Amino acid sequence: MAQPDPPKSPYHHGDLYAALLIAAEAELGERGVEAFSLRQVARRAGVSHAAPAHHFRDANGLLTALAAEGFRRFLETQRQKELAAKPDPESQLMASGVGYVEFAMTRPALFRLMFGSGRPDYSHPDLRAAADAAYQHLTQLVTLNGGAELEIAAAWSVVHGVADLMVAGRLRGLKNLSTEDRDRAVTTMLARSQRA
Amino acid sequence: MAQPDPPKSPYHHGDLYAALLIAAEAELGERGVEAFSLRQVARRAGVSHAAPAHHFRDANGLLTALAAEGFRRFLETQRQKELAAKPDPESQLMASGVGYVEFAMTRPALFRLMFGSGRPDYSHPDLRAAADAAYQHLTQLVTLNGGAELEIAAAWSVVHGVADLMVAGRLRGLKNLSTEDRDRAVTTMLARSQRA
DNA sequence: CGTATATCTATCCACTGTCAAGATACAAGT
DNA sequence: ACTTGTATCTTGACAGTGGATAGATATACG
Repeated sequence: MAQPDPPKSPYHHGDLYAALLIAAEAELGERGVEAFSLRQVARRAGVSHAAPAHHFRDANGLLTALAAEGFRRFLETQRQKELAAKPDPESQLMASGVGYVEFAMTRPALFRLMFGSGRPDYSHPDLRAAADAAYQHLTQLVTLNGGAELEIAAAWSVVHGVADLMVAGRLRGLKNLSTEDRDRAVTTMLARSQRA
Repeated sequence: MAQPDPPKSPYHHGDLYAALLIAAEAELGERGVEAFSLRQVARRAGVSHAAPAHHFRDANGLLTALAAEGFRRFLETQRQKELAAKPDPESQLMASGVGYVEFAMTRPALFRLMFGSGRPDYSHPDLRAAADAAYQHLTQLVTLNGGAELEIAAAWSVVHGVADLMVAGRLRGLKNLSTEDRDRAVTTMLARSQRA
């Protein structure tokens, strides 16, 4: 989706690091986290099976880097939604929630990697930082909106619940809706969760 | 946890089917879904690596059966909570939600298998039936409580969100609470999700 | 006593991760 | 321009692991 690079030079791929991350995400989407293999990723990236070792220690290393990248895009998706929304605290929170769900629907494989699998190494500083940033962001929005501990948990839970269930193919009711109706539903549920 | 059977007769284990399910769950808990292997389960059950094939076609077959069993216990946990609660519709729904979370915390590995992994084969009639039953139950409770589509989604989402995030080790805020406080929190969140 | 069923042993094959050794590109320094 | 060095990538081989299958063997049951 993003390599109009120098088309083909056999050696020195140019940016194999990024290419591997892309291939890994695609691989995750098609075969699932459990069937993930370094060699397969290498194959997909059109590179020999030993090449990834130069950029990532092993499979978990790749997945950890990918998860960190995921959290950054995750936050970015939310921030974009917020920019397009009204500036009052409630609207901002709702927008963020909608972004949360949108991210999950757009990149289900990444989402599952980040939240549903034990594979990424969360003691890795880069990943830890990215994940913490996402958490901090949410906390702040809820707080600005007048919420406390319970409201933080509530907001996170509804939104995460919707996202996870939809990715898992449940929640047919919501899945059949148009994007707009779905966003409205998320907004409503999130709003209710914040009312004392 | 439940085989005071004839202690040891080398051949004809007696109820290898059940024993394999137990071993599989333990294995899931210790090594995670991604590292799951039939041979390892057989080892743990004290049986040769080819034995499981007679009871389950393959690894996914075992996991599918285990997931189905999981959904039955899942429903049962909720029903037990409901029995101990007041009979009005709202109390019943809250109790069910508390049961949902309790199940996830008690058997995190099973929970993840059921909701967070693509491995069980949901086209298998037995599993499908068990999963549908759980869904039907929830739907019914919400409906009896005066809710419609949106409230069904909301109830399921909050509760599932809490469960999934706690299993994943997030939601520190809630995790540090006592069981009672946690149940109270779940109840509050669930109640809010149902108020129009 | 004979037959079906459950289990074991023994192989076979595919796949993975890792390592070592060689090839290629690129960047400096001389 | 030539050498030297280093990071990148390739090829090939190895050991471990897992799933599948076939045939032998023990047990249960009629």
